[in-house]
Amino acid sequence: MQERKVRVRFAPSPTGPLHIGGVRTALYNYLFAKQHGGDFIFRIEDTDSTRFVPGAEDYIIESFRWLGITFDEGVSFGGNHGPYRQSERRDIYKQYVKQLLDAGKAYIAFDTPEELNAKREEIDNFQYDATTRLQMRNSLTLSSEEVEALIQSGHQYVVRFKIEPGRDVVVDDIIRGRVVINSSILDDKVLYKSADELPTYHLANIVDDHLMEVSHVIRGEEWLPSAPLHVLLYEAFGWADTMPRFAHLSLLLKPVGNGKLSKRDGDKLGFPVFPLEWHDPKSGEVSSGYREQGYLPQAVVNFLALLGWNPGEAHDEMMSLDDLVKYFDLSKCSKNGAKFDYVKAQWFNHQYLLQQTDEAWVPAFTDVLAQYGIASTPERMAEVVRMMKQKVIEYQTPQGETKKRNVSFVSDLMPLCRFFFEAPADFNREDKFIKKNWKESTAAEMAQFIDVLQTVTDFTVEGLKAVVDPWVEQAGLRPWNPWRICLVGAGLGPDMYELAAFLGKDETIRRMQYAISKLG
RNA sequence: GGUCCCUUCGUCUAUCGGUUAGGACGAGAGAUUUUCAUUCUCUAAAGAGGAGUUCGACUCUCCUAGGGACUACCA
Repeated sequence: MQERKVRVRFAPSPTGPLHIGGVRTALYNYLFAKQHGGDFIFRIEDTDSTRFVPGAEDYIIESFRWLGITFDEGVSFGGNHGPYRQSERRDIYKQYVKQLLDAGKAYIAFDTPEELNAKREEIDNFQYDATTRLQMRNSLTLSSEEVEALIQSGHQYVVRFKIEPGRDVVVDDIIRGRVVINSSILDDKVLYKSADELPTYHLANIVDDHLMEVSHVIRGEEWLPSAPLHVLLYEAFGWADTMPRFAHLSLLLKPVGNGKLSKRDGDKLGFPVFPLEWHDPKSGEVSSGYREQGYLPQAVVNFLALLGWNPGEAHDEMMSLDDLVKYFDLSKCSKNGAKFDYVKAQWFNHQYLLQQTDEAWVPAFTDVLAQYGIASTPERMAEVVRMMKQKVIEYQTPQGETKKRNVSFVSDLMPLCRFFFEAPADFNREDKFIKKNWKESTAAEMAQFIDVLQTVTDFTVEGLKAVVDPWVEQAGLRPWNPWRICLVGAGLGPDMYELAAFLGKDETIRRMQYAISKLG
């Protein structure tokens, strides 16, 4: 086999938002292309005019832009193997359909969908193939004059691939090895439909991959059963020697229960299955996206790459796109389906979030803050982020229990951060933390504490430490938790000196006096 | 139903005939702590079952069971 330039493609149908499994397929294609110095092509497979959804194409492009996955050619990226939208390649396909017809490798069939359905009802496991095609209305059973007449009179028809039975077709798969399927179980697939003058997936796919000089087809496992058909098509066209190599990826499975991860699972199980939020133009339904949920693209890419592949001992699991290009190995992708582990996705986001500089958090944090009607300066925001980004939040598990975990999203931060900008208004005496830490004598102690704070001239962490630490020691008190109640109103927040320094002397004392008046 | 694919800790996986079966997420325990966390340390946790092949099988073969995909004038 001769050396060929690596050229791979990702070819979605613009029928809706991009499924996260599709994102992974695209990612693997990208990694494979980049590590071989090859090209990555973006093709739109819109041969089913009835399923076209406006906006889907732009959505897909925007998704990859966000994720940092780039294409070398294709729809909206240019290149000289175009056009890259299949609906714009009608004439090309027609010519190849004719080639097959002329060679007797395909035939014209007039059976209507209704007739076929009736046939399927009538006969169990009816299949349009060598055993049945001679009983159907097609160019094999009709004279050429009859065929011509039917076409002239406006009858719709399809072109079917004439599959020779009884042959073992071998698919040499990079991930799965040798897969053999007997051609007898294949049906005479429809390659072209006259109704919209477009080919079906199978024909368009083979013609385009050949014309675009695709060297490797990396796609989901759902295509494995039709891979032999594709091999047969390459042979029928006489392109067997440049047939791309196949790699069929295992599927992404539901995190709980059985079956593959579907578009509906996301919002049902409480996590996004789309990279970006999607607004369905027809139903108006909104599906959540990773970007809008506060995920960093690096985290999504890293997490997805590890679903079905793993660097082994070669590298730890935190990997940038560049790392992935370096270590990814298509042949070592796992053969079995991977359950979608959303908790791990959150962990990755947490890791990448902490890696960011405090400044990088500020714009998003400012947005969240604005929702609460709070404005501040970028410097103050950055300070809050610095103090709070490793703190805890409470969240609901899909099972409905309340658990705690560290901050994994910028948006997690806000509910924890109000006290930086707003004094606590009320104190809930039933709150466990307050109950435990606000005793009879506390008000008096806090009053005494205020006197001490009044003497602090340098109201910084160091300045406070210098005065307060000795007092705490000498008075033998543990004022931290009551103080926290005064300034925060709850058992959360940063180090008390840091918080006091942030609030300033006046605000700190004001809050303490207020708490004393409320809690007594 | 038919065809094909798959099967290592709860989850993602490493191992390419010889290992105390390793790592990560999650779980549990402990240490640290000025709240909640973080961090650190430790622990528990796996070769679906059965036959072979072999000096030796997680690894190769077969059977069984289970899971998955496909079976459209959709991709």
